[in-house]
Amino acid sequence: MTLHAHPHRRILHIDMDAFFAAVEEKRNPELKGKPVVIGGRGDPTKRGVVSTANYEARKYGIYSSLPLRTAYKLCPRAIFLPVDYEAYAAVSRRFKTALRDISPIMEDVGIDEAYLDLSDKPETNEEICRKIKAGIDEKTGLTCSIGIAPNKLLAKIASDMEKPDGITILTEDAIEERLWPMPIRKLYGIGPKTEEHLKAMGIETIGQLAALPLEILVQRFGPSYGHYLYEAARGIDESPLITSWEPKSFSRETTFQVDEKNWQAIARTIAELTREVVSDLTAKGYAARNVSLKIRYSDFRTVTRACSTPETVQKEEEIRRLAFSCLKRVELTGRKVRLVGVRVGSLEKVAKISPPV
DNA sequence: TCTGGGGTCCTTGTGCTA
DNA sequence: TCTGTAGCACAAGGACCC
Repeated sequence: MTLHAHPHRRILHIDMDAFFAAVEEKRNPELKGKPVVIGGRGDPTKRGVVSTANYEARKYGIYSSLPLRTAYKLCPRAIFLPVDYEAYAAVSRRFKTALRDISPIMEDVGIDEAYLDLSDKPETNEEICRKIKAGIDEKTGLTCSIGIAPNKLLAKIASDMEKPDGITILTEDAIEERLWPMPIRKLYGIGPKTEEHLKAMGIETIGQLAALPLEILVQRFGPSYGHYLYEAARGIDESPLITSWEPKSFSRETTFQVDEKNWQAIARTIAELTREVVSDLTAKGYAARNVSLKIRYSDFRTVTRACSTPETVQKEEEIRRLAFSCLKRVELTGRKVRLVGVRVGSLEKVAKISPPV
């Protein structure tokens, strides 16, 4: 892991606008102006959720994570497309090249987001934003939204304030006026559970959260998360940009189209998922000391079983054997299974085996 | 009747050992 | 030797992110 710190930082967050949908519209301009929904295998009668809806589709109340079947009910005439991850990754590499041309201190956040550290740059915010937008347009033809602030937390909130194709500068002296009126859910790290918990305490805005004493937050949420909330509500975030990292796990999981009760079919799927995980593992040059199996029943209850080995494992047969030994420890009789997953963890780097010439 | 997939990090419970 | 406990590792679950 490589870290970067600076006394007075200038951090930029960039978010591509409706990324998957924008890539699809770029390669098929006929989609422009029509509601487009990307998700699953592109079949809204099958299981799957929305990955991205374009702005046209959002008018119908369609948003990310909505079940495809629900999206279809909201807008049957929308165009439903499968997720073409490879195509989006190729465009992602191009826009990140444009960013690295601006500053080498870049943190990759998933496929359509990144942070840049501009602390040592002489150019003004306006100049930098113009350069980035022009570079991304040149390399991809797509638009993005940008936030600039003294830290990652505020930069991310800022990039979300003007969408699409926006630029937002958020300074420390604007925290009270611009951060505090926002709903708590806008804070990075507050999800549905914490939102519910805070609302039950009568807390709806970031400003109300900032009014809570540290002791109350620690008592309710534990020392680690309590401190985090206390500082985040004040716009405080010293976390550095992470410009390089090592993976901690690889996994594959799949949801059956129809809940499965035949254990042979379940075992076959586990074997297939294992093969895919192992192919990732070897391609990236790692061996694992931990294998875990995930089962989700039809009632959505999820269990995991893991086993560790003293020596690292790498071969498909070994990892499959460990996955099956985990399977023996889960209750299957009389139960229907919705999802199975295989994960390897406790990774150690190994020399990559060069393919035979 | 619904609720994906690929990750990270944190908390909690438990068993072992000093 | 008995008992309590601190510290640790590990397993399982859960919250969160994109």
